[in-house]
Amino acid sequence: MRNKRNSAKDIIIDTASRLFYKQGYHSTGITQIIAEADTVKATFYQHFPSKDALGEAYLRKRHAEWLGDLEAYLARYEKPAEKLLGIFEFLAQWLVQEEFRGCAFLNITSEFPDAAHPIRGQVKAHKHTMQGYVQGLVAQMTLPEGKNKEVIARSIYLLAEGAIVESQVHGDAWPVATAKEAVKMLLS
Amino acid sequence: MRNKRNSAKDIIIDTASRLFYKQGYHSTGITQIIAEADTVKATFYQHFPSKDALGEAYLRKRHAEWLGDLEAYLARYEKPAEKLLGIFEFLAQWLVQEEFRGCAFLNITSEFPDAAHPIRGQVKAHKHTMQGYVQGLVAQMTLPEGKNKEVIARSIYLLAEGAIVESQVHGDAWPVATAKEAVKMLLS
Amino acid sequence: MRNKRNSAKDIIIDTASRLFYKQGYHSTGITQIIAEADTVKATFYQHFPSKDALGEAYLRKRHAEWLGDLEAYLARYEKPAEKLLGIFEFLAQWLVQEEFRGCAFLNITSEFPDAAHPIRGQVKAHKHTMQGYVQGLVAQMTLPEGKNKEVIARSIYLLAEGAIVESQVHGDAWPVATAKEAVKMLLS
Amino acid sequence: MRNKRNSAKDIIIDTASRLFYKQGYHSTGITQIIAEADTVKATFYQHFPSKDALGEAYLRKRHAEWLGDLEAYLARYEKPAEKLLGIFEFLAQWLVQEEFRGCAFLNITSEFPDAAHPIRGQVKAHKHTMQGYVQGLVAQMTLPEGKNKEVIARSIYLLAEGAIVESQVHGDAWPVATAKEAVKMLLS
DNA sequence: CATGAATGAGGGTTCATTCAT
DNA sequence: GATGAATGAACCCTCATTCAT
Repeated sequence: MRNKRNSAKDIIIDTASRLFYKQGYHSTGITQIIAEADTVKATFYQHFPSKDALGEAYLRKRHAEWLGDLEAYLARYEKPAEKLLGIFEFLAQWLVQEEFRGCAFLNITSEFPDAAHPIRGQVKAHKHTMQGYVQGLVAQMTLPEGKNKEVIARSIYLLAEGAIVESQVHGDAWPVATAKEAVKMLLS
Repeated sequence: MRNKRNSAKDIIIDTASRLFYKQGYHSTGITQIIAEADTVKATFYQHFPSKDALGEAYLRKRHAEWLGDLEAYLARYEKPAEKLLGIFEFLAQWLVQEEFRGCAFLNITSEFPDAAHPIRGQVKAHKHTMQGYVQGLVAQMTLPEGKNKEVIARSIYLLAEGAIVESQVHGDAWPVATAKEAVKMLLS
Repeated sequence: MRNKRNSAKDIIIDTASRLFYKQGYHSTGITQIIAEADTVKATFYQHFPSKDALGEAYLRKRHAEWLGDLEAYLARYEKPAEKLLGIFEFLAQWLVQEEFRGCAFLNITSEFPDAAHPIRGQVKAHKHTMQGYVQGLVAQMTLPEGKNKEVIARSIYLLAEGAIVESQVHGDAWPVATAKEAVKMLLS
Repeated sequence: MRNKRNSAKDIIIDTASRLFYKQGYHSTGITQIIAEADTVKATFYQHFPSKDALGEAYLRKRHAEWLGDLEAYLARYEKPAEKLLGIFEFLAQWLVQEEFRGCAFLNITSEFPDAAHPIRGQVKAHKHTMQGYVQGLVAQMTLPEGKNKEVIARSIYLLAEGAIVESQVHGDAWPVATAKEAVKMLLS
């Protein structure tokens, strides 16, 4: 008997999250999701009006978890500069995990060409949050004269994003290490 | 009768290139490709053993074209520093084009989770070439003392990659402009 | 709190009546009915053992209403001959109504091939009543010598039925006008 | 091995015709059709873009057959008056057949509420042809003075239509016999 | 060599109904 | 007695690929 915390809906989201990230959105069928979630199609559609709605739930969950993990990791640091560099340490320990497959949000972006699709809206929102997070840290810092804080913050964000996708592409950690070095240069 | 340059095979590749980039790989069916290429299924399978083989041909073509376009653009510059910044000018004029949908290679990466897949190999090769191109330019430059050329080159590459994906995500050109500014900082 | 006249059951029947007539029986799902009736599935199944049972309730209601409307319309006439022709006037004003979709009973007959089904029984009963109504009017008349009252009455009934279905098919009122003319001929 | 005359497409149409007429359109699934036609779904969709397209093919076939059967039956008569009454003899021998389920065109009309649907267009066309056929016969006759040929022809058509549906409803042949009598009255 | 027909597996979605609470 | 969750079967349709001609 399932309790509230292990309701069919939650199990479906968890299963879908794993499979969407691992296999991609379009390559993952409802059939597989419900099979691995040990339920049936009609039950699935009782909780989600469509596959895309499940996709949105997946991104919501992923956003919350990822941001939570990042902030939990950075809690060990106090100074904004440390936290900024800590982001890349966080990325470094993430991408060596066996299941690493790049950024869930960038991956799904590739599968939704229509920029007006709700899924794309969620991606935009997630990335906007990340960018704001970096910007918030930079804002607390004292930078050398002549440095434009907004450009610096955005550059760090771009380096992080580039590091994630290139780690995925090359199957190697060097992009994150390189990005961290670049950030140091930009901040000094 | 079709000549070599307009052979059925070429038309198929051209059609597939357009559709794969516009709609994504899995969202584009063989049926649509052969329909828009004005041919039939069996003719298709005579030229390509599988859809994936067509995918590889697509990437080969895209690689040659993109690199050719880039080099053609940068021909206006002579100094390596100018060429480096020119890369971002090239990106800027690219992403305002109506059909811009991000990087074809990164997009298809999202659709092929298995890093050992031949398609992923082509992506890796393409990105390796791009990275080498940047590195070659940096190698020709005289950088301020203490600057590590390899790190600089890789950072520029990462900024370019990050700029492309973020332009796609946000539907805005700021990432390219920002990346260009960051490159200037890194080089000075 | 709902009173008897607006009980959940009545609302369900009303909603179903509207949808069954408008969309057809099989094309109308329980889901839509309970949604538009602003109730839930279990409540529905408390009042009706099955969808077919609701279908029967729909026909019962429709029968009562239609007959009531007809008799109310014909109340303006006294002589049986006037009433007979009045039937076609009644049909004429009915089929120009926006929601006209033919005879509810004939429509549902098409969706229930099994003549032994209870729904088909209700259709039969309804039509039997209509036929009897016509027969009753003819019985009160004095017809020219040699006219067989039963054949006349049945013919008028067939003309009415044919007029309804053909108005539906052609989306035009001419069948009713023509039928009325035919009735005049048959009666003279 | 199938020859042209027994191609998969023809078998599908034949099977669907039988099932659509017997069970109704919406109650007959593609799955059942292809199963009884001994083929698979993809083959079906190679020949028909949709179920509705098959529905149209069904009506085309039915129209040709029905009209052909009627004309073949009436070939035994020469005079238009005989042919007119012969129509009802044709109906009489039709509706006693075991598989009689009413008029295929009127039945499917009930299942397609949208009068603008192509299927409805085919129904309209079929009925228009039938009406024209009757009108053509009446046109060749010499009617008693004062009889309006158009009204007579249309009335006969309405009687035929009414007779078909009422035979279906009541499961009895009397409507056709009655209609024939009414036609005699109208023509004399 | 070219081609239309055929294929099995799976796509996402909805059906009327029942069950546990 | 009222309700949200669950169910198995079926819905129409498309996938990449192959085969007979």
